[in-house]
Amino acid sequence: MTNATVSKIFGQMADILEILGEDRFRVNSYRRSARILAELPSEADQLLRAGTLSKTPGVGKATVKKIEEYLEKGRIEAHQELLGKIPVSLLDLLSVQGMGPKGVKNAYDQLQVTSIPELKAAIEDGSLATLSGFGPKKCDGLRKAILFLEKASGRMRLDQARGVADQVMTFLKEQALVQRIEIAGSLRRWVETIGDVDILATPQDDVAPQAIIDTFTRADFVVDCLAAGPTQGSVLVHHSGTPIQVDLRIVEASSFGAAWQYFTGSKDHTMRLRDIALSKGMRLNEYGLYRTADASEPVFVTGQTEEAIYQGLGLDPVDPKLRQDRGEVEAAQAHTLPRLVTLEDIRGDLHMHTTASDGRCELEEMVTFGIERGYEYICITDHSASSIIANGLSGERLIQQIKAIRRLNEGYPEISVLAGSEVDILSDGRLDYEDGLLAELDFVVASVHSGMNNARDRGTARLLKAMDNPSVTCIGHPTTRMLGRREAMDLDMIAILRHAAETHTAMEVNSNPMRLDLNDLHCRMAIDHGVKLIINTDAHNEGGLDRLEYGVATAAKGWATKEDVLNTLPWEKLKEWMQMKQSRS
DNA sequence: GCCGTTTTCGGCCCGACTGTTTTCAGTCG
Repeated sequence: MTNATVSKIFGQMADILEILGEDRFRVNSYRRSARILAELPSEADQLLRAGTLSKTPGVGKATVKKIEEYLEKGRIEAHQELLGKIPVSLLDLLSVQGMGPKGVKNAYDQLQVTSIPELKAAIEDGSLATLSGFGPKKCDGLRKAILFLEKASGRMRLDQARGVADQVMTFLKEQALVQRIEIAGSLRRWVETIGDVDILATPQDDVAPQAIIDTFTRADFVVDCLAAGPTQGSVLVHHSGTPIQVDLRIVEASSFGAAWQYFTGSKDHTMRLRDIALSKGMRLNEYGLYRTADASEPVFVTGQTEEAIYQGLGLDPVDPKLRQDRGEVEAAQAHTLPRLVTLEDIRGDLHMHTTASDGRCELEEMVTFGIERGYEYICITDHSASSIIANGLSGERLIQQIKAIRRLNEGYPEISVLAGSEVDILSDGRLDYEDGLLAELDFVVASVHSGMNNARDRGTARLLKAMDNPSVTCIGHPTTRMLGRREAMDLDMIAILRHAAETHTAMEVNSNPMRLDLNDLHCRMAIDHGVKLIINTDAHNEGGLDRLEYGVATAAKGWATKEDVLNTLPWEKLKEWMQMKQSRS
């Protein structure tokens, strides 16, 4: 938890320094430190002791010293000093679109505006309009931006963002104005929650970019147009009652790769590329890679494809899922990028429910769906007895289900149907079935469904104990988080992953877009600890089976290769892996 | 504040759009 706290402090310092008009590069440096801290694979004090923190790119002496200060005293003097200079509520104002550091400072100095409600009041009573830089259109825009903030429910899930993108792209394709149209931004990087949707297109021959922007900003689904220039437009679209920002950018085909790279980001990743370009006497922008050395005018080098941009910089092409400035630029330079796991690598789905518990489909239907998806095996994992709400199976019902699955297999030679269970991890870490019954199963995923507010040590102890059971192959949705609805359990993830490695237990990557649990950072930590992943859908109906790509993308964002994921193995090999744990006990 | 195959000082990504400051600063991505 320390990392998150220190990260927040650095973020605050960046915001305050920016409002105070400090050097913007210093501000950027604090902001980068904040991000790096939030994404660290271990607690900062551990990395500090190991000496790896100071070796992290972007973390210099001054930052390390401040972190040491925090660990020692629980506070950072420079942070306290900054907090004394402006009210902390002022930082909220930066979340209003159109309010930047200069505007915030101006409104505070002139009108003592220190919060969003006060800003709203200053707009309504006309006092804001008396300030230079706050004309009528600006004030109107701010009024709308505050309304947007009040209505918006924050970031949306990946699957929701995709729905919005599909709607817009389908519309634009129907207009026959674009030659090529692609998703960019965080949606293309499979970030677990999306702020706005970015779309990139090239025009058809003889179609002016402006015509496409005009069509886009006047479409039926647009509730408000935020900006509309000759080559790019921003609009608000309503999606299940909440406004979503969609940005469209039009470029020529010769610049498509450069634009796609730029528009995909992340911002930090792209800045690293532009850095490298400068160091090589080149310049990178959304139109292409240019040579600037030995010439008065920049000379176009390349721009049509992303691969050519990366190669022009001496880098291997980087999968969009890795573009987060978490070491992928260095790996691309050293030609050591991983070959990421793909959807095609997955041979079976090991977590799904039927009508026996809380699923919507019968056992045989799920088998048919598995065959249709080309799986070599599926595992039926209905809930266990304690999950009363989910109609969990009593021991007796589970025995009957095992028999039914054994019989069923005779009729489906093309697929192995495995008898499994998603067994509850009880409050003391015991499991919800007798060991003898668990041993009868082909596969067991053990999950927490109650007591999710357990204190850190207790919750962690529950998972550690569950892993000790030789029948448990995998911990299901380990943190139990639900994006936008429920926080992750407070767990000592390092201790859990160490124990997983010791006990030969795998970690699930739950593909439900509301869960994505483990998340990408935890996946990477698991791999670093030598822990195998299993990517499952946890499907409760046919559609649920098709969400596997979200789990695969999450694991890939954690740098997972095929070798890191157990359900890329044929069933016989997977069985051997499971037997290694059972024989050790 | 960070960083170094021209540098331990002097750089630091780069362009679009908006509004209103008649030539550009602020904001955004």
